[in-house]
Amino acid sequence: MSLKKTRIKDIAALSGVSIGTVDRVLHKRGEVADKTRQKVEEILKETKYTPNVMAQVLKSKKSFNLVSLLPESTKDYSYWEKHPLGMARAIEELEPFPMTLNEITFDILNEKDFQKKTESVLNLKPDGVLLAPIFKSESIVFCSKLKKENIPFVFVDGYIEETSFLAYIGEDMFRSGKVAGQLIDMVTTKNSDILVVNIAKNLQNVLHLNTRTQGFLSYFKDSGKNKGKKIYLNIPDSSPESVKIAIGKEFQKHPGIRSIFITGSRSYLIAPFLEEKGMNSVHLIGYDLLDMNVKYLKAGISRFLIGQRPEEQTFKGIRKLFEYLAYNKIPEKIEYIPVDIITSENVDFFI
Amino acid sequence: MSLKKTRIKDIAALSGVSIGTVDRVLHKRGEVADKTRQKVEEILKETKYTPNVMAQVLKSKKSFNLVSLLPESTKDYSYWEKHPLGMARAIEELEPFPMTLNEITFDILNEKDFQKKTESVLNLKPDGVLLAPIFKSESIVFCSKLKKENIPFVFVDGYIEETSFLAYIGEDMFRSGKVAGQLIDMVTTKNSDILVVNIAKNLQNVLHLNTRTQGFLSYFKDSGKNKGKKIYLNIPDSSPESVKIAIGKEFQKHPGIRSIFITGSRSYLIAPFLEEKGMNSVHLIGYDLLDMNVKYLKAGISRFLIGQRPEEQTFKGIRKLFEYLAYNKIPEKIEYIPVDIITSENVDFFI
DNA sequence: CTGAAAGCGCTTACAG
DNA sequence: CTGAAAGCGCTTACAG
Repeated sequence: MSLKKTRIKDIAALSGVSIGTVDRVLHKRGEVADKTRQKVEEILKETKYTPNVMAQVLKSKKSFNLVSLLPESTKDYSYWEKHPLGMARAIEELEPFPMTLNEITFDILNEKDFQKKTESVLNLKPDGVLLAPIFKSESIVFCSKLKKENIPFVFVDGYIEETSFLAYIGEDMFRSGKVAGQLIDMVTTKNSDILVVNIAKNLQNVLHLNTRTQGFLSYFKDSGKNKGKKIYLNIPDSSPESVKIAIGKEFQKHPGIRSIFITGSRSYLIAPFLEEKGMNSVHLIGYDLLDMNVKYLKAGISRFLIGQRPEEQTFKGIRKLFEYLAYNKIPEKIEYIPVDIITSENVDFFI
Repeated sequence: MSLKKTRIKDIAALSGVSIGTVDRVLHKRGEVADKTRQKVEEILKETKYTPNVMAQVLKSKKSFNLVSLLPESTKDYSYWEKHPLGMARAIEELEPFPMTLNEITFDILNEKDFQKKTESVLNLKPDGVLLAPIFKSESIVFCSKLKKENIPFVFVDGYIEETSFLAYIGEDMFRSGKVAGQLIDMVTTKNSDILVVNIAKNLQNVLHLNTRTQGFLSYFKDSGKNKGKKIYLNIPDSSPESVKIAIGKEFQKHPGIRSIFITGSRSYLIAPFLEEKGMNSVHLIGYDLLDMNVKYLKAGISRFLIGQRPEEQTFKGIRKLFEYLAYNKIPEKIEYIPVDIITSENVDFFI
């Protein structure tokens, strides 16, 4: 069927040199006469030589040491609990290749802790890093250090344009907001009010919430049929009580509200309000398949969740680092994960 | 970090035998004294020995020869055009392992051709087969031959319970019908009529259309709010004109129709009718991201498409065959692909 | 600047 | 029944 692969030995014979010399040319480790080098390179090109990866790995026993730096998954931030699974799956799938992964986590509310942990990462002298750049300025400092050390790094869950990242795998935030807009537009009647909720201490600092909001609004601007009022609510304190109170106030002020878009993963804080008041006809849509969110989705309290496949993000991140290190393969710089539309009927496929 | 892997050499030293003997025990090729065997097996267990895959592949140079047998993609059946891409991706990803894939296609309308092609497959003496069992009785015959030859096979796009398949990767048809039901229920008003369309010459023979219909109806039986009439239409002739005429007749008989569920991938035959008549408020939902379907989705003529990731089906099928052959890994027998809900706003992520 | 040799962990064919 | 040796394709250290 396929032609037998040419080996270094063949190249050597064709060029009239020894395999050692071929290897020196291949790996550009010098000490080869110009004329010899040219001859070998010519043969290499003609034969389209590619190395036998099996033999390379077997011989070199070089093991890639990767490090991930992601927020710790906590009760309040359980979005992060899926990320390690994707990394584990990537390592397992690449099992024949010697590779280690050190998972370092930081407190998502604590810049100082992040900073400290970046030092731990550097101390491990990794061959590649997977990173969620939650804190922008601290991340920039860290990335420039990585660059100086020539360590490639991949972003998940967000990216910082000004850095020299190898790849980003994650959501198209603007687009996902548009999808949310379209879904609400489809299920509501023509002119009902829409409540847009952000839960964040420091809203202006949370890029993905803002970008999703913009996408959401742009849908109604461009093509929405529902011309109802948009009501904006920012809740700085994420305690269950304060969320309930804040939502309650809005319904008093605007009894015409028929749908709620929450820009983050905390629809589980809003659902109890709707449940208690028996407001079954209000359409709630939010993000991420946290256990509590799924519970309210299945119970019919919230209508849609939008998923962003956290596990797939880290899986692909590790793969890309590996392929870059092992084969020198340059990945697509930005790979958007599909925006998944999830209802009570298809949610089981995604968890 | 991780302990150095034990090698055959280590096992040999610990057991007080030579590496040749260890190998004989490992591969159960006999010619080992019982006592020796027991000793070696004990050490093997203690050390949790696993072979170095790299060295195995390098040495044996054994190449797996896989064959796929899928319908040919034609203008009328372009659903099948994505399947080869998934296989190509799998082969590429497994590139370091020597493997060949022969892609054989058959005429989806011709049992005899299928039968003939099964012979071609067998003649290739494959190590594993990927198969879409479109024709049930012919597939059963073929599968029993594969079984007799000890050739593992994986189904995509449907499976036949009575055969000894290694794995199935594909849709949960009943569940996907339920999802369609839920979507229509969400976007229509309480009591409007729903048209359920099947396009098939021999409807009773087409399992997936029937199963999807059942799932669809079960949604309304269990939890649907829309209590409108369900109107069933089967169109045996799939020419654009006859579809248009058939749909037109139904609307005359039932002017209350506000939504259409087509159980297969030919929503592109129904959309032109709605477009011509300017029936923008009728909700059309169908299957599969064929170019023409996507066109009507983006134009706002159809509301939802349900996707079943054909590329991922074949990708995973090839992977499972490989892992079974290379590592003897027994896969999950039935792996359902997620039911994707696709609108004009998120469709670009899926094509 | 170049070649010959050893060795990565495994499998296979052969000798005893 | 068992062991010693060759070799898969590559890399590395050494001799010249």
